[in-house]
Amino acid sequence: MSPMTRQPLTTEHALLGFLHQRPMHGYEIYQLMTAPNGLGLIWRLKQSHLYALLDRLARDGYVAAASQAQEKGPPRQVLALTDRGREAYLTWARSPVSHARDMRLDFLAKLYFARLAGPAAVAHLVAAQRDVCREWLAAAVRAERSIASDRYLRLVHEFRRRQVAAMLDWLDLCEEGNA
Amino acid sequence: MSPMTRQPLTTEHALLGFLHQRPMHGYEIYQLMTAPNGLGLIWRLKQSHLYALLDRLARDGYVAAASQAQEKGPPRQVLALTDRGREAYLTWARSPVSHARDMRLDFLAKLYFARLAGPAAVAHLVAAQRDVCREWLAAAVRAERSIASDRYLRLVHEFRRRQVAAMLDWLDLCEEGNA
DNA sequence: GGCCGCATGTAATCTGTTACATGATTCT
DNA sequence: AGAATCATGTAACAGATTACATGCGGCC
Repeated sequence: MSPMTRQPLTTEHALLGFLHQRPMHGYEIYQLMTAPNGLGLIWRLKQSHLYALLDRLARDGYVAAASQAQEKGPPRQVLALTDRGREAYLTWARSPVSHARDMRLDFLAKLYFARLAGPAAVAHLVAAQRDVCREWLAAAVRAERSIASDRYLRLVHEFRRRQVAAMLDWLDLCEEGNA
Repeated sequence: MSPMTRQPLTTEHALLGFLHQRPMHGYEIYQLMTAPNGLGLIWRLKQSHLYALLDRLARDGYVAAASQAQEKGPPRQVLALTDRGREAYLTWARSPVSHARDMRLDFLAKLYFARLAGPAAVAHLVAAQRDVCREWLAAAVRAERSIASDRYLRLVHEFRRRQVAAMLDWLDLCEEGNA
């Protein structure tokens, strides 16, 4: 068996998202993350973790590192997406979130990059996510009807239903002023 | 430095919750979890993980194991709460969830056990959680007002605000028919 | 004999978090 | 001289998930 090619996860995909804008070195990504109004407000990422993730992305062939000497200071590792990295990023960036529990981090990250890519990307992403959320909602409603007996389980499904409904309302908001 | 006494986490607290009802062996908890209408519908717990957690709870002095021979089959480890375990459980069970991201698993678990403990416990838990949620809501509103400039960040906070608002509505539901 | 339910565990791996280490430059 | 910023990394650990191992008893 050849080893499965590991798929990047949300945090790593977001790193690919930064590198999709332009090649950067690690610290530059860190600055963008921690800047006010940056993605860092929804994500916390330690420097050490960042470099560890970048290492892994390089090891798995999603980014290529080139050491760049500086006039002042130590050489920096400038990281650029490989074809594989670009493909993985675009696939991630365009597809909706498939698990409701990941909406907060994952979708907000996708939205962040979609907004950089322009209104069409936002519209596409939001539409795709709306479809998925509608499916979640329908599943919750079905589950709620199918039990009817146990009060606790009804509450559980009701919780889910309302959270998803709130997401759907919020998705509408994401598109406003996007035309 | 003496080692910090490790605090159990949500999953472990829920295990303490089962043992608070009566002493049980590991497989009995597993059956309760995986039963239809059981907590297993919101939680997935592999047998191996369950036993590993119970081991740790025993090692840390929250439960005491007593080997019980059976007429048929291998001896079972009957687990009972220690005083320390009971105290840790009650503290957890009565306190509201403090991080919004933990509401789903953590609060639904607390609610599950509160319902076993009676309407008064439910009312107390829901009231405490409502206070916390109101604080989250107020914080989200404050954060939303304080930026006003960046559209993306407003969306982020708006997402949070709506999720918490949906939780508050849902909390009302938890008390209905609880009198 | 073979499969399923009972009952308990070990071990590996993955992801994220944190503490710590290092060394240069720039600012005060 | 000392602090902050730039820039990169190592090492340890905690929690969750999963695969795997084991052995008994009852049922078909």
